[in-house]
Amino acid sequence: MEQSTARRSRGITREQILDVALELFNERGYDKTSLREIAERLGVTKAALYYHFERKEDLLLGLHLRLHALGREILDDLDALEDERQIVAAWPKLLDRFIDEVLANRDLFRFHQRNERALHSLGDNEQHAAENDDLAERFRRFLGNPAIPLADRVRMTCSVTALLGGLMAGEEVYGDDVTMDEVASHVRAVIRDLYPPA
Amino acid sequence: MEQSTARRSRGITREQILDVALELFNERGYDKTSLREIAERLGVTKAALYYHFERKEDLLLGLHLRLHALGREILDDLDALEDERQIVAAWPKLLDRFIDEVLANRDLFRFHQRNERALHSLGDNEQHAAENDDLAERFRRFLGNPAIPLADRVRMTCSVTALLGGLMAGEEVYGDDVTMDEVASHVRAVIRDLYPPA
DNA sequence: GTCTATATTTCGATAGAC
DNA sequence: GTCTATCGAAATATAGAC
Repeated sequence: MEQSTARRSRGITREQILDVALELFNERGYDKTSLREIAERLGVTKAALYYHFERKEDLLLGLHLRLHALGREILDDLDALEDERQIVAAWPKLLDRFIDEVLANRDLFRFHQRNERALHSLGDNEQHAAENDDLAERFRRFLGNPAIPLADRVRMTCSVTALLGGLMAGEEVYGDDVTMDEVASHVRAVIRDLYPPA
Repeated sequence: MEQSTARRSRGITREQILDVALELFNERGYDKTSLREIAERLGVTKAALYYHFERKEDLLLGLHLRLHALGREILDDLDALEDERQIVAAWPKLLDRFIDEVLANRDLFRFHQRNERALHSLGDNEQHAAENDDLAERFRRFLGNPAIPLADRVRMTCSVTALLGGLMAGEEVYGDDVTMDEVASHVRAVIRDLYPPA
């Protein structure tokens, strides 16, 4: 696990490229980030990147897959639930797991949040491999289910965005003297108020 | 108040250009939207746009100012409050006003949400006229105030993002048979659970 | 105030040497 | 596996006629 500021050992890996791409996509956005910049930060040339990734879009896809691996389990569990009663009952526990995942992978979730449009346009090209598997897309389909009362669906939407909003605002917002663990415990308290124990 | 699909009366106004820009920025994103597309939808040429806006970035600035006018009043009221006690007491009422504003201007808020990075990079060029006045930026500074307990600040963050998330997911998520008024009333219920009346 | 035409820049992508 | 060099496309922006 070597940091990505100055390369010396010749030979670069896909994962190292994705690490730097994630950094830059979060700093400047996917569209505004050029392959030249990524190559520069890695200390290689543009052409070197093309050995590992055929197209710029494949960087997006690579990062998408990282995120996908994280959220898949939770969403599969969600889809396995049958009726509204089960869903609402399981929701607080699912959110709790989700908080852990977001905490451990804030860069990746920030990337997804800030580049949602770019990610969505992946689906146009790569058959629908992207679109159908996209986490946000699956979640949106779930929220469209008219069998669940609207009040519940709105509340679920709010709880997820509250969670993301509370956690994504990190030290740079709350101040450097707070820890993410503190923030997370407050977020959990907020979630509890939205879904009080019966 | 004329719609923006086919121009005939010669002469085009800044506001009409901004209307179309807002549409396209929301559909395709700021970066991916070219001046050629904006001009085409307006039925004029690229060069015509340059008569009204010197640079593409100025379209961003124009839309930013529209949003700024909306949120300024609320944020001024917020800044006028002295201590934590007053702020927390006033918070539910401020959120209620905010809900009305978001409901009445969803396109504009969606634009801000989906193009936050592009908007933020405005501050680099236009002195800090943009950065210092940016709504999100002012709100972030507010959230950094260590005089307010972290628990309150996290809760305020969550409540705002919950509100935005719940309202921004509109008919296209919840289904075409729901009205935004229904959604809004459920969002207000969520907010009440976060700030129960004493 | 809008047009045609063009200048300028930047980017994604490829070819071929090493 | 990385390099130099370059191509072609597309975008922003400008010049000048009407």
